Parts: sequence; structure tokens; C-alpha cells
Amino acid sequence: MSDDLRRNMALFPIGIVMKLTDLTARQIRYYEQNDLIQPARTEGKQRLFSFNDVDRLLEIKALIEKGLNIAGIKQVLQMQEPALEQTEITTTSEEKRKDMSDKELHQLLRQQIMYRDATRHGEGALIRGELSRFFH
Amino acid sequence: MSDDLRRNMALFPIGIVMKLTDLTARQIRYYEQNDLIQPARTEGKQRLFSFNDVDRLLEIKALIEKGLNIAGIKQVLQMQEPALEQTEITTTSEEKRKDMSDKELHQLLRQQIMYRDATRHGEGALIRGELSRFFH
DNA sequence: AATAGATGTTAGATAATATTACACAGAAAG
DNA sequence: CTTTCTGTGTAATATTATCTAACATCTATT
Repeated sequence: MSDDLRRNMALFPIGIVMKLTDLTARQIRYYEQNDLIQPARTEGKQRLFSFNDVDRLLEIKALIEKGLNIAGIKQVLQMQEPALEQTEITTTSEEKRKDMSDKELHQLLRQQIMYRDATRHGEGALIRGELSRFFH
Repeated sequence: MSDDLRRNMALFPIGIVMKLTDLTARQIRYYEQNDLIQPARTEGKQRLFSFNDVDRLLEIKALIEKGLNIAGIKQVLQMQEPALEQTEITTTSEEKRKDMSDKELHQLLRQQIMYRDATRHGEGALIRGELSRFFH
């Protein structure tokens, strides 16, 4: 329980996240601008990232390297998001989905499967696996 | 193994550490000035703290609240430091020790014992215990 | 009362980040 | 084969965060 708190706690400034993810500030801000991440802010409006944010950025990076564009990444990420409120789960996800053609969706799912096959090792250890990339 | 890397990795600016430890910047810098901690620095000379640094600051804070002064804290911390190089362990520690009177040392040891009794729970989980204070 | 230790506070300098705008290469579309 | 769109680089300027150094304040000890 406090593990969740830990991982969601806003801790890192963008400079650290750049080193951790090997992304540029420009990229990180661009992904935020396109709603792929929503880092917290200090009083002075500076971004603060959590472990989860860093994890997500690493996923984004992996998907970018697989050739996905922002729209595709957005779909993939929202698919693997845990069920939030039990109200309107279906409506929300269906609404989002209706923006894609069948072909696009199938291609996306294929790529997502490949991605998960490549990265899945231990069940709950997926997170650990992501974080371990910090230390190369 | 990479756990050690993680805990020693310089990640947090002083502003975050202030919130995490509930210490002021003044205090943190003062403790550094007195060699209780040695945080890393950015190229631009700004402090960067690791999880271990934060842990240590929490220990320092606990000792301060017990009424120890800097010299006392220094002794306690260096006692619980893991054996570093096998060369000159004895000489180094004895050199440090000879600065204290017997009375001071005994008082210190008494307090240290009380401290360890109060905080010890699971063996290697001491770190976890400390870190959990972040989330009150 | 005087001293020393620990912290508060302020001032000025520097580093880190924010925002915005423009540039540009490659992919996608026409 | 142009044109357009996307993702990223880069530069300028403003603001925030941190740094160091100095002086002030408070407490406990002498």
C-alpha cells in the first residue's frame, strides 16, 4: 500500500529524469503536451516526476523505438492502465477506441503483444525490470 | 546488487529532501559541513541526494531529537558503517575514538543502545522502516 | 554574564527549468 | 515529386531553485 504511495510520489526534477530515461527535455515535455504523462508540479510550476512517471517514460521510449507514433502509444498505455473507477469503464474505453480503424487497432494489438512478450519476465517484477534499466 | 546501486544513486535535489526529511536546507547543509553526509553534486555544484543519504538524514534527525550533538552523531553513524576496506579498519576507528573521554563514550553507547532498541524491527528491513517515514 | 553550538534569515550569484517560437528532417499524403 | 504533418533540435527570455557567505538568534554550558 505504501508501495503505491512511494511509486507515485513526485520526487525527480526533469534533469534527473533525462539521465534516467535517456530522453531529452524536449521529448519529455512533448509527451506531456500530448497527454502521455502528467507529472506533478512544484509551487513554482517546475515538473516533478514519480517512479511511475519514469517507468511510463521508459515504456514510451520503447514504443517510440518500435516505430509507434503518439496516438498509438496513447492507446497502448491506456489499455494497460488499471481499472480506475468501476463507473463508465466500458463507455470510456469504447469511446476512445472508436477513433481507430480496425486495421489500425489490429496492427496496434500485434505490436503490443510483441512488446509484452519481449519485456515480460516475472509477473509483478515487470516494474522492477523497467526500473533496472536505470543502471546500465 | 543493483539494489545497492539504486540506493546510492544521486537522485534528489535538496528541495525534495527537505520535504522527505522535514529538515531545513540550513540543517542539511550544516550536517554536510560537519561531515555527517556527503551528497553528490551536479556539474553546477548543486547537491544531489541518494536514498541512502535521505536515510542517513533521517537517522541524524532522530539522534538530534534524542539530544545528541554533532560529535555524538558522528560517532554513532561511523559505528554502524559497514566495514569498508579491510586495511586499517582498527587503526582508523581507534584514532577517531581517542578524541572522546571515557565518560562521553559511555554515555554515547548508552544512547546508541536505546536508539537501536527503539528502531530495530526486521533485520535488513531497517532501511525500509526508515524510508517508510516518508509517507506519513 | 560570556561562550559555543545549532539554526534562522537575508543578500547576491549561479544553475536549472519553463515557455515560446522557429528550424528541420523524415514520414505520410496528395 | 511537392506539400503537409510529426517529432525533435535549438535559441531566447523569464522564472524558480539552489548556492555561498555573512550576520542574527536562541539555548545550554561554563
